[in-house]
Amino acid sequence: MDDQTRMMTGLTGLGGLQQADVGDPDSVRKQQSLGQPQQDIGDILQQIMAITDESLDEAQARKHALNCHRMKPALFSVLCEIKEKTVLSIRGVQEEDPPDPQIMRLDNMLLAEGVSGPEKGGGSAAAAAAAAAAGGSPTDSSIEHSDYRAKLAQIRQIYHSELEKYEQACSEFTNHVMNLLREQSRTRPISPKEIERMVAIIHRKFSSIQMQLKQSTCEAVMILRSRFLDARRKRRNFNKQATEVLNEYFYSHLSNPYPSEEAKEELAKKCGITVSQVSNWFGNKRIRYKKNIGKFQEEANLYAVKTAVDAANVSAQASQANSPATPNSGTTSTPSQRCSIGFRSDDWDATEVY
DNA sequence: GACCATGATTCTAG
DNA sequence: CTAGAATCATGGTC
Repeated sequence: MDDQTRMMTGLTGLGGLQQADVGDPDSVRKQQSLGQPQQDIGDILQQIMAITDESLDEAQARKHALNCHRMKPALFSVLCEIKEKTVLSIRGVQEEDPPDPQIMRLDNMLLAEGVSGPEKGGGSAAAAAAAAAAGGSPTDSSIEHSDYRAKLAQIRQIYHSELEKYEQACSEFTNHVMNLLREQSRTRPISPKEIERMVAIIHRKFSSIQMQLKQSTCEAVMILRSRFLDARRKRRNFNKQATEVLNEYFYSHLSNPYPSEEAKEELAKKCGITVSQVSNWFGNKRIRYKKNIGKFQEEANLYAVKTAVDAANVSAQASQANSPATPNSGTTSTPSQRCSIGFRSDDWDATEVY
């Protein structure tokens, strides 16, 4: 038995109302001449209209009486049906819109940047991608991009907590409205379908708020990213102490200024820079030194003296500590010199200058 | 603003 | 992949 038939069955108390007649003005006119059933409907409507003129108690009593009326369910389903056919069908046309391309774009971006999606993985992948784009090695990225990742994680956290808040608010509001409509459906014609539609409308409204959240999150990520990449592009001179450490190593290993990986790591740690920066520095230094030895002579002498003084101090301390002076202790005891194993180049020919 | 110093990047050769 | 070399881009000084 379909809905229509069931509805009609429920209407048997109304007399000869036929399915095809519902909502048809001609049939209404026909019905009016039929007498009794029409009289019943008229009475009910009269009672409904009269409620507004009565006191609250009377109205409640009247409402209760109406609710208990034997024809109430039938009348109700007719009203629901009519409403369904008219208002809701018109409204429903523009409601079924496809997923918003804008929101899809934002979703994709947030996923790619590691803000949404699986925990951590996306974020570090994005950071690594950014590092690769900026020319950094993956090893260095762990140090260099920790700040970037920390900020990204912060954005991620804010995004998720806000999203959760919105979702909670949305479900709370939806539940509230649903309960309200269910409650009201006892007194006015509201079909489950209509409640469904109302829920969809609420979800759409909330998703537009979510879109704003996604948009501002995307903007924040873009700003962070551009700042991060700009910071990498900008050249900052190393501090004096770092340059001194590097120069000290360079001139004390002038015969073979190719620090091993371990030495580079140690120098990097000492100077507060990355290993690749150490490599860059040595690369630049070697080439520039070779190109213009005369210019660097003074600097070389300066560091030679410095190294000698340091070595003397160390050996003095060593002898004070009762340890027998070892040959070469003056030239091999500084930490940087201890790292001189592992030189690669065998064609460095600038030794004669030093 | 010119000029130099210097860190970073890119290309090439081994 | 690494070092050398050239080059770029920016910082600092005058």
